[in-house]
Amino acid sequence: MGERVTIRDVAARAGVSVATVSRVLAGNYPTSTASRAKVLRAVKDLDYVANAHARALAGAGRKTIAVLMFDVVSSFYANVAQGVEMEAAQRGRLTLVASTGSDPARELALVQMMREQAAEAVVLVGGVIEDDEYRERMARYAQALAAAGSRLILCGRPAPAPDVPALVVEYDNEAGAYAITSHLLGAGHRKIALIGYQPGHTTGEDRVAGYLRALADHGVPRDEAILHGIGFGQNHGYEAIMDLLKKAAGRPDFTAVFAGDDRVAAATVIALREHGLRVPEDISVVGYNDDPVAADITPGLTTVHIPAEEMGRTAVRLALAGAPRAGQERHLLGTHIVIRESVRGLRGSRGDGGS
Amino acid sequence: MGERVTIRDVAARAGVSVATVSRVLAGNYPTSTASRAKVLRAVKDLDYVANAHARALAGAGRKTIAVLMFDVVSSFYANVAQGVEMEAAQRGRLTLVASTGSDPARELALVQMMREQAAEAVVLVGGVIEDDEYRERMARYAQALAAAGSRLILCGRPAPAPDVPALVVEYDNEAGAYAITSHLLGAGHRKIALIGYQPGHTTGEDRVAGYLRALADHGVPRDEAILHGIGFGQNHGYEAIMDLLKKAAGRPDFTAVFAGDDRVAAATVIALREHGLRVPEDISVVGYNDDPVAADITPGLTTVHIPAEEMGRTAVRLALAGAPRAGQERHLLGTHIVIRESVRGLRGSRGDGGS
DNA sequence: CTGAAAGCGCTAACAC
DNA sequence: GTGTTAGCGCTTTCAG
Repeated sequence: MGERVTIRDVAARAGVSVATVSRVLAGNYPTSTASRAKVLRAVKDLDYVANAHARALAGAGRKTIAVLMFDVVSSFYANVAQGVEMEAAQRGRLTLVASTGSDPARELALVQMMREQAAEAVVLVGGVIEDDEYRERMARYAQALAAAGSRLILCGRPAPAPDVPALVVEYDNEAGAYAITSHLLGAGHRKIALIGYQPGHTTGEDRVAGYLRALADHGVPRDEAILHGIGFGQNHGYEAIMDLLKKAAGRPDFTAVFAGDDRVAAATVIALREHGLRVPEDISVVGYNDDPVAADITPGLTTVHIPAEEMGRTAVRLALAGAPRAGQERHLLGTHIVIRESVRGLRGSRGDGGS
Repeated sequence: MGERVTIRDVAARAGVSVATVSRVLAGNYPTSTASRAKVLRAVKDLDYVANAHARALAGAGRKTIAVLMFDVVSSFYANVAQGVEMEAAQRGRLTLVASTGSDPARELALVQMMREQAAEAVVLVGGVIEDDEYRERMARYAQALAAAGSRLILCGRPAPAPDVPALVVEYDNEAGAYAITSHLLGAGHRKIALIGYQPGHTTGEDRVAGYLRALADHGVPRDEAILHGIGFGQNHGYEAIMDLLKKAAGRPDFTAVFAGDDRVAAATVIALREHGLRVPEDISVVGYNDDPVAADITPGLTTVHIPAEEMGRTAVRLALAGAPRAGQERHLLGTHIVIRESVRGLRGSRGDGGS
């Protein structure tokens, strides 16, 4: 491991002072063409790269952006991460990623590490169970981060309290659920089972709220709502639908199912099929997220597109923008439904995908 | 934006010297219980966290691991990244990710940035077009990185030259292709179309090689091989199969298709279906990667599982292990086939998923 | 066991 | 324009 070449070596080789080297490299200060050339030449000869740590210590250099999330592979998180990375890269920042597994202890440890790194911003992604403990924890993070000169951005999760120095970027979860439920209602469905959401979890709750609101707006009494929430994930969806079918002794008392997310929906389609029920001929199915799986399965899933990558981009854009204010800002991104083939119109009503 | 609290503040508050504070925090040096207590107390009171940059400059502190790859969302890359992150986290390291979009210029810029960061290891992921330019570029990276005390790990891509200080972690691409082709042959298929690989790209070439070898071993003449490579990706698969079908005027001259990856396979299933061909009854289809889509579609795709996450883990494990040697090491991870329902046995031969 | 002091590599006044 | 120099915050000899 040969000795690292430093700015001093470059200066020596170029026959100038370290200050000059620093200046031509920074490019923010007048330097003569002659010395600039000599320095550049030396840099190339020596294959010199500046030490980011030294630079950071001396109070210059770009900082890094950190993203903390449940995991790295789920399509939602992966897309947010991609958005963060792209926007950060475009602005010359490096991106640090870490997964929390939704363990508060690990999350805290990571926030501390980000303080140590003096990250310019830390982006916390994903729904949570919103309680006082959560709000207090976020407030602590935000304060600590702010004191270290960095900013906290909450992405797809609720804001803690109005006076906490955090930015929040969300997408309209409730509206998406409202829209897709309305789509189903518009196609003539009334008995719509909502399955695969996690009670208490913000994301799930918002989707339930949108579903319920749509039902109400279309005159479906609240007690006709069929709710069966048990958590996201493929297995959950499969089990949920099995439960529902069992309860109905094989003769489902619903004509459509609104799955908590697309993976749940995909599992639902499979479970239904195993029971000899066709989608969408017998039962219509919609999902949420516009996960790649939605386009890959047959029938293509009608679902709600959520702007995951855009959230990531927005998060860093906001973080790097203007002066950090004392209070907080909230940005709500839109969703839209993507119509494919998994919904059938009932009794000649409007709708898609049916005959 | 309050002034950052430094080790000096802690020392003052605890009534000891900065050296003592440093020592108790590092915990690698004897200190009296009394001062340890005072220091810890002050740290808590002040909510102090060390400055990672200063620590790095002074030659201590954990370094970071960097992963550079095409993008962050594709399931293969996401899984490798996840493996890297998990293993790094377990060893107290932070992970830096960046996407290259397979642009050599961007890749180079990122390698330079990683040198600046003094990353402990940089992991380059994904197949490439292997030519002299590539080999030379990797050699340069490896040398530069080694000179800065960090290591280059090539993950899922070929090694440059025997004397280059790089580690390589790969999976047995050729063997996987051999195995799945053999599976098809064992089920009685002889006319197997291989579609959706990118000529010149290592990953694609290896799969073709395994396919060809399996054919040869089963007595299928080379000129009966049906190769139609045009690149990975869903659209490519769709187009490829359309081409093939068109060429055969609707009456396919193959009974099975080996798709370059699972997304291509998924598109193939859809394209086939649009032509009134059922999978696996009329045509069997297999993929590669064991992407989530393989389990989500109907029929479930028989495919080759590749140890993406394990590669990521192995990469950092190796990087952090033993002393960096001059030469290079190569690690080949295994693959295995995952049997689902997309292959049908012909004429009573063995096979799965049929009748 | 603890403190003083010398850097780590770079930037940014401050002189010239 | 360019050189000198004082730090940035921490670790680590080197003395006590």
